[in-house]
Amino acid sequence: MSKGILMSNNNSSNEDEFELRRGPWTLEEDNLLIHYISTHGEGRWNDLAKCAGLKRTGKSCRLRWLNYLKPDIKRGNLTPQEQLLILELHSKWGNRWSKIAHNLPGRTDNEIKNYWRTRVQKQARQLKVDSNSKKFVEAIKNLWMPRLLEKMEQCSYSSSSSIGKKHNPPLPTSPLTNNQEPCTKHTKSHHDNNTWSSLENSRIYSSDSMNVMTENVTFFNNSIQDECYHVESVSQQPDFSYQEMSISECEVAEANWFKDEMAEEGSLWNMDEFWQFRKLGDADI
DNA sequence: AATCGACTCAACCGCCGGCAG
DNA sequence: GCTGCCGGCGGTTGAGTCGAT
Repeated sequence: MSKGILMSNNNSSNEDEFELRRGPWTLEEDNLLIHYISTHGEGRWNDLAKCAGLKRTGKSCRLRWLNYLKPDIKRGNLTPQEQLLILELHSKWGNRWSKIAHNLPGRTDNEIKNYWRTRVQKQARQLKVDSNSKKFVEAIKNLWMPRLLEKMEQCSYSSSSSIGKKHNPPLPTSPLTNNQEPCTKHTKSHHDNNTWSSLENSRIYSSDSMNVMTENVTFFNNSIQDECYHVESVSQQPDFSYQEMSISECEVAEANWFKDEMAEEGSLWNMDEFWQFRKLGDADI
């Protein structure tokens, strides 16, 4: 198998394969790849790389196309619905990023993997639990998912996506980015003035949010494609019952977390959302 | 303005399975 | 059955960016 880093260390340049490029793609390379695939299609990546005149490995071309250049790639922040689906599917399948990605149209396994590592695993670290532990999975189900559901409800009020720009530099957006399904149905307001009170009451949703969950997820599911995972079937499964779940461990974890980590950025919340809460807190509303 | 640390995410790496010869 | 190639997948890295100081 070709390895550019080794080839570049060899005596260079009398053969094309010794000129393989690595690192960030240039606009010119992107254009070459896009143009070639638009006329010849995907596949046979090694041949494609040569024929397109790219000094890249086939693997590199494939990765660039699938993770960045492909027209139906969605850019920008994951929506609450998508986050919810990731959490749900990961609890079912584990680190099967590709499999999970197949159920989030327009999202790549790489993106989901990055989301999990940078957001979800951070929460686990803060709770001082393993991200694969039962305790953390319960924390997700009892705390995080209900919060996402709440956020989905709030989406029905506010179609603008202005929340939380921190750490989310503007990305080049494809048309799909602005084509998210609006999450409607529930119109209950959660515009608490006391945001921390709202935070601490989040656990309440573990008992009464099941219906909300079911309806919202069902609604969301209706908006995705047939080959996608049907979430409502899961919400009907006993093993996904919020009501029956013991939350004592989560309560302990949550209490410790609130005590120790409240002043820090990051929580069982989406980072953007948490930042918004901090801003509100700083404003002493 | 400069520096530093945290964070993001594109890209790479190694491994594995499928397949053709 | 063996070997080599290829594509796909999950894990990891590091450059760039941003906010805090």
